[in-house]
Amino acid sequence: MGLREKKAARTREQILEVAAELFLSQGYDETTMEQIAEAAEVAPSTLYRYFPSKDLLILGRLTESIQLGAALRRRPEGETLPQALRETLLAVLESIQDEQRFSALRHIIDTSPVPRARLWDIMLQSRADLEKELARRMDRPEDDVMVVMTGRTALTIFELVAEKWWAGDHAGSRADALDEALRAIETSGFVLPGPRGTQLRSAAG
Amino acid sequence: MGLREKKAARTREQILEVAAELFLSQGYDETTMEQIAEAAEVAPSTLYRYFPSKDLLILGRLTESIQLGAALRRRPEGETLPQALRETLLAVLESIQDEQRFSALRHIIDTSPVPRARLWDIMLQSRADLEKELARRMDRPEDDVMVVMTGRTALTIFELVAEKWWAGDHAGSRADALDEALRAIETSGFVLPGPRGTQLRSAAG
DNA sequence: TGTACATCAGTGAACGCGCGTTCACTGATGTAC
DNA sequence: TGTACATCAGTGAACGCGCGTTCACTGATGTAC
Repeated sequence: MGLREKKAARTREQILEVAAELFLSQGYDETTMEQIAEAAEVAPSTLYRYFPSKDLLILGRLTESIQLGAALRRRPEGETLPQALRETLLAVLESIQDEQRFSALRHIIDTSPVPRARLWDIMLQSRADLEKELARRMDRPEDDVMVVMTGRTALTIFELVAEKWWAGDHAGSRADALDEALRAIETSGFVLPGPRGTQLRSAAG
Repeated sequence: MGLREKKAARTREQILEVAAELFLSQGYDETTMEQIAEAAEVAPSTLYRYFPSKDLLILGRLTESIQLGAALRRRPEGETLPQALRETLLAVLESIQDEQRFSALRHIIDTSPVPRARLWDIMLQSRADLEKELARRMDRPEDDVMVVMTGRTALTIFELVAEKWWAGDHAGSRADALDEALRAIETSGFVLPGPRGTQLRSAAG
């Protein structure tokens, strides 16, 4: 990496850093691109060279932290699927650094329409990617109901644990939080809608 | 309802109607509030009297069509939960009129950040509302894992069926589409992540 | 090792654009007597 | 049934604002010889 590239990378980081700072202290809508440019000590036009739109400034590093498909791909082939899924969820949960800032940024994203929509896009892509790898491992087509339900349920559990974790006091390890949720699901189960003419049933109960 | 109110209601409908028309023909971002005002034969300021922001113009009637909690509340108390859930999903699926236009509008919403974020808000509220009623019926706290998993899984199935339906040629009844999905889930099941030390398991399989 | 040129990060200033706000006003509808 | 006043949907015009674009330029870094 030459000096030029290094400088560019530093500028990029600098922009992300001050943007996060400003978003956290005064909110998304309340922060203008001009303010960010000023704080990052670059020209407004430079901002757009690195980030074509404002929302990309707040999504910044978050994007990388929810790549479920990639995480599943890293699991050994021999592993059983439930085990691989558990390790995948755990890996993604544990990849999140600097929880304080992370959840603060999450909160800001959740309360600003445009970034929230973008984050949702990323989640959907991540989900599609996860289902692709699931399909391969299950040796079934990607739009197979079993594949899709497995992927979406995994994501639901991920969200559930993540929400609990960020909302709570962050006590205990993430592995504990995850396993607690998994055990609860295993123990109590949950109810599935039944097709016409079925009896009360419950999954994993 | 007096004449004044009637006129206001008519104006409101008129605005929603031409807005949908314009969004469909030229896209969301490409349609300005001024154009809508002109087509609806009202002043731009009148638009804002009825709809405080542009996104509400496209969400319009869609909002009412995904009230899962309300739909579940309408089910008789005696009904088993799987049955009640099936009827709830079906009722919501069937409440959607004018499929052509509905899915066209959905598509535009899905490709425009701000309306998409708003729709997602509405979905989340609907989900919370569903879980509230589920908690009551299951006689458990609202944040109980069983309640939450039941609600979210129901929503997942709803999305799954809705997607298939709108993507497909709309052949067969919606009840058939729903039951086909429910049967497929019942038959094949799906895989749940397992807590440390569990064997391969599968729900509803 | 030096020179001449190419590349590219960053500048700065101007601008278009559409959303959403504001406000004093008009005239039709509604109501009290 | 008529009059006098209140209410409120709708007007129109002006405006602030910030996002994102554009473009000719500068100067540091990189490269070819």
